[in-house]
Amino acid sequence: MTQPPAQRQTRQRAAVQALLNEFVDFRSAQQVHELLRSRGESVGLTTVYRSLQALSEAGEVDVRVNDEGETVYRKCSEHHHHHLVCRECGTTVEIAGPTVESWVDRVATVHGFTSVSHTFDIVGLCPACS
Amino acid sequence: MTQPPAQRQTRQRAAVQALLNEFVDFRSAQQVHELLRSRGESVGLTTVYRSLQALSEAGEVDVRVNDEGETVYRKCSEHHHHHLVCRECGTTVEIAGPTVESWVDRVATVHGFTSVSHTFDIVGLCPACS
DNA sequence: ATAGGTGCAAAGCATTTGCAGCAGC
DNA sequence: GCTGCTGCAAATGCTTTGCACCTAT
Repeated sequence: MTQPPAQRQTRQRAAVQALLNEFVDFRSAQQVHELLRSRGESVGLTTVYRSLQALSEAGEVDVRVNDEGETVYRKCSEHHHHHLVCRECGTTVEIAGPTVESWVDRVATVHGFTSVSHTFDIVGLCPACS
Repeated sequence: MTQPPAQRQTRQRAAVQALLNEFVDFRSAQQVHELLRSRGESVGLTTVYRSLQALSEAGEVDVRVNDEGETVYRKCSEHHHHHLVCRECGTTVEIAGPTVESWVDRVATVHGFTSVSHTFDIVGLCPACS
């Protein structure tokens, strides 16, 4: 019983993780890959997928599936807010909602759930597109 | 200017719509197809996809993308509730949240957004899996 | 009769997997 | 040096599209 298998630290892994830290919102594996390439880091798409998967299993990032069916990742952050998105032009408004967070906690507690996380999105038509 | 193009009523379309009315929760196109077949209705998978798309554009059904990346549909219902899902065993608890609905309306109004809809999911560990 | 609907087969995408070579430790 | 990591190419799975035939109106 030596040390548990542990993860090996590699350039690619570090690059993916570092990139995620630059954003507060969700990014798809393909976007991450694209961004890394565009800044000279040579990382295979497969590796990006695997790194993101590893990170999510380690609880380092949150995972979601967006409307296009893409899996998107975001580094876990305490200060997490939500978005109001225009279905027509894509305009996004950041909204703060202490209400939601506390409501989530309350509901989860009532049902005995632990380590909960949530996703919450509102889509509609913005003033300009109405 | 006669009647607008209008939709043609067909057996397949009706079957898909009828099936959706039997469920209150989300079903994938493939599930709908499978179910229709299993009860003798002969409908092509392509048609199921197209019917569901048409229904969603007509605002008759809600659309979502689940964790597996499948697009799922549900007939619009006034009484729309949310779920608390166990990340481990998949146990699902239905939760009613007038709080959320009203909060959504308020936020949307403040920003001038109209015809808004929202998705809201909470995942965590249920008592049994903690 | 005619425009829209249907369904098969093929194409498109995002993601996963097989496998040989590479690199932390 | 051993084991895990990488990345290409091929495979998978859901969804869309091309196209010829069919059918509600």
